[in-house]
This record gives sequence, C-alpha cells and structure tokens, in this order.
Amino acid sequence: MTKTVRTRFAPSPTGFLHVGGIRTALFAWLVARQANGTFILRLEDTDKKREVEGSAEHLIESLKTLGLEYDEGPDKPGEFGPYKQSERLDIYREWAQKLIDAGRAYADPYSPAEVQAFREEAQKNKKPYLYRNHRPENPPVWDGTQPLRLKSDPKDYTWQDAVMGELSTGPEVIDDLILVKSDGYPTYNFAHIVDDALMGITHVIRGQEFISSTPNFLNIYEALGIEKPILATMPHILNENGNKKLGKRDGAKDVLDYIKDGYLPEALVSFIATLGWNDGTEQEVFSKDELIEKFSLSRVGKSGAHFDERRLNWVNGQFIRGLSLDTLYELSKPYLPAEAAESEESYNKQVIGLIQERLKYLGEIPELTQFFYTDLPVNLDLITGNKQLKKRELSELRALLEKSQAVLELSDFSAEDIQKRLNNLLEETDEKPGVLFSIIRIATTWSPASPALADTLAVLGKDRVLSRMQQSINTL
RNA sequence: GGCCCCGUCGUCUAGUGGUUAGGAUAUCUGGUUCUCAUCCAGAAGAUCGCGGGUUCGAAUCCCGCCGGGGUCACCA
Repeated sequence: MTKTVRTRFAPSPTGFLHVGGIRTALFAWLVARQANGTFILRLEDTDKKREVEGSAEHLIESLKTLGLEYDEGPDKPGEFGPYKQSERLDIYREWAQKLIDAGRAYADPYSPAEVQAFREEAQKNKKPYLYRNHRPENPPVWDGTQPLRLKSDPKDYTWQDAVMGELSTGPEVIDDLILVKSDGYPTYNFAHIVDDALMGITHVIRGQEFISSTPNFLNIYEALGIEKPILATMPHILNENGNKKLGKRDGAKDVLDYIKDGYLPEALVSFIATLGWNDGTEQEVFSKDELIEKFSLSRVGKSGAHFDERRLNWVNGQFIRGLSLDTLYELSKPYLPAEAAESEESYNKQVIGLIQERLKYLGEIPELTQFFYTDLPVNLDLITGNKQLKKRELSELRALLEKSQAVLELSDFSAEDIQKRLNNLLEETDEKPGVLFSIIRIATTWSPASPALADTLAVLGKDRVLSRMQQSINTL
C-alpha cells in the first residue's frame, strides 16, 4: 500500500514571500492536492536573530491570498503539531540524545574563534575546510551550552531527485554539521529532518540551494535510522537579467504587492506554475483545477527561468478577459478613482465593462477611467499630435464639433443611435472617420486613449457629453 | 578555488537518433469606420553554448572545454 501523500512548505519567518518562494509552495501544494493528500505549513523559526516581526502573519496571508490553503499549520492544529519549530525544542533534544547515545553526535569543544581559525587555515592552504578534520578525540559531555555536532560518516552518495534525476557526490562534501546550536535551537539541517519524519512528509520539495547539502541530510537520515522521503529540487527563478537567483535583495517583489497592483491570484499561480513546468501540450494558461489535474514533478524543467513581468502581464490579461463582468466589477471596486464613489453603481459597472479588454492589471483602472469621472484639462497636444487633425484649422474642427453637438442633441444616447447619427454626419460632412471621430473623442475625453467612441459617449451620457463639447468649442 | 547543478528564438518553453527545430510572449507590419487595447492575419527572430567523437544520420548518446548558477555558517 502506498502512503498518503503529505507535503509541506517550510519557510522561515524572515521576510515576505516572493515568486520563488511561492513557486516552491505551489508545487508542494499541487503534489498534495492532486493525490488527495495533505499540505502542511511549518514555520522554521529557529534563528531568533533573523526573525522579522510580523512576517509569519505575512507569509500566511500570502498563501491564503493565492489560495494555497494548508490542512495543518501553526494556526490549524493537526495531530503532528506544533507546527512552529520554536515550540518543538524538547522534541529535537530527545532526538539529539538518541544520536548521542548511538555515538553519532558529540559536543563541540571549540570556541567560534577557534573554528574560524581552522577555516582560515584551510583557506590559506587552498584546501577545502572540513570540521571533521579537527574532530576532538575526547569531546566533553554535552551540557547544552556547546554546539552539538553530527559524527558524520563520509562516503559517496548517489540518489534520485524527482526533478533533477540522478545526483551524486563524493565523501568530501560530508562533514560534522552542527545539529543543535549553543543557544539551544536546532539548525535547519537537523530540525527539518526530524520534523519531516515525525510529520509523515512524503515529498520534500525545496529550492536548488539545498542540493549541495543533501548528501549531509542523507547522512543524518542514516544516523537517525529514518527512511528518506522523495526529494524534489526546484531550479531557481532568476531575476530579470538572469544573472542571479531571484532574491529579496535584488528587488524581488512581495507577491502581495502583485496582488495590490491588481494581478489576479489565479493568474499569478498559472504564470508561476509555467515557469519551469508545462504539460507537454501547447496550452499556455492553466486554471488551478487544471494544474491540480495535470501537474507532475517529472515534467518540471531542470534549468532556471527568468522572471519576465511582460509575460505575467499577458497571462493576467487573459484571466481578466475571462472574468464575468460582475466578477471583474467586484474586483475593480478598490481601484476605481475616488470620484466613482459618487456615481451610480450601474455607471461604474459600464465603465469597467468598456475597459475589460484593455486591462493588463487592475492597477491600470484609474488612468484608464479617469475621464469617465472628471473633466480633464484641455490638452491641445492631443490635436497637434494627431496626424489627421494637425492639418486642420482649429476653426474647422470647432465647426465640426458644433455640427456633432447638434446631431447628438437629438439622440437617445444609446450606443447604436449615436453610431447611426454619427455615420450620417460622416456622409453629410464628407469627412473621414479619422477626423470627425477623433475630434469628438478628444473633445469629450481629453484623454490620449479611450474605448470605442459610440460606446464611450453612451456611457458618459448625454449631459456630460454635450457640456464637455460645449466647453471644448468655447476653448478652441 | 573545491564540489554540485544547469545551457533550444530577447523571454517562457516543446522536443529523448531521422522535424522545413514547433508553440507562446515580446518586437514589427497589415486589418478590425477614430485613439489605446483586444481580436485576426503576417513578418522577423534559434549556426539547438563551443569543439571533438559514436552513427548512414545528433538539439537528442559519449568526451573535453566554455559560460551561468548554487554551495562550502552556531542562515534557512
């Protein structure tokens, strides 16, 4: 019988979550969901110095916002808790004792300065530094104030990685790692192994930065008599220049900032999933349900991918266009210009309807809709910069506007009727749409871009259109 | 520097011995009665990192090199 799949995301609360972190979480979540397994959030808060106030909550909010809900976690007790490492200290101590009793762990008698001297000596001699070359012959009894180290068993390792395939290293990478620090907290190296075993984790999915310490983890599994889980190593997401692993230091953005800018959680998820993964078909965009159905670790690529915001824009646009107007409108509310609060809801909704197909992210709403709510200042550049209009005298344009005004005065202001009347005017004046429609559009919006003219006018409404036209006529 | 991983259009990628190296995005052009966008059509864009092999035949297998990244903490 096969074990129930249990995966985990195990961040340390040292800051926000960027797309790289989210991808690791997403893939772990997908593996669990598609197997009807369990997804766990575990906080690895064993470094008090690096801990950032409030980041645990921020992490949790990020996961929830993206819809990567976990079944067990710090705020979701399960039978394997607690899910915060700082609350599991006695567990690590117990497992450390097992290693001591088995002769596989010992107290480190050296001071940090002495250890540093070993390191520098090795560097000076151009030799790799290994603590185990200085392993004391008769270490003192561990009293908890010294670091506790693994008595390692250096040897070759070859292992399978669900993404990378076969990986191997020689004994030179195996060392006597610190298991428990002198402050009593375990290191990642030790704690995550104990926790994964105790929590029944079947798949350990993590970033490439851990690949070089994996042989040491294997060494610890053996010392502890623990069966190793399935290991899956995710390639890194690189920054836009592609010369570095994406990190907070070089401008990686908090995923919640993308949400604030108006990227949809599902779009972010689809985009991040396809950074390194595809289903082998030509499908480019995936709903969350499709990802759960189709995802597989074996189709995750081995090479790092650049994070390209332009492609994210396209994916997000795809999702926005796929939304119903009602849904899009609800999502749009926080982004509408302040003046929209004084407008009818039905008006606001029509405005959003008009820009749905030109929206890349919700944060663009204010600039795209401003003229629906406020009279923008007259900007003659819009006329002089227009290749059709700049050839005309202002008086000519004014005359066209006056005729248009007269025609629109009679309209019921449905888009159809406006279109019909303007078409008639086109024939009557023998003008090209490029001239007539342009000047009307500009005179009623004073905006460099707007949706189709008749639609825009219909939504703006008769009063607003006619008064803006009058104003423009007066100033031209 | 040692060790490890990676290397197909600018970018995300398909591709596991025989393909005109496919798709998407980005870019450019044309069309959709006006602008921006969407949509549609089209163009350009990859000596498959380089050099050797193996083979009738290599992006695909082998070796070497180069380039990029990761890691060598009482951080995770």
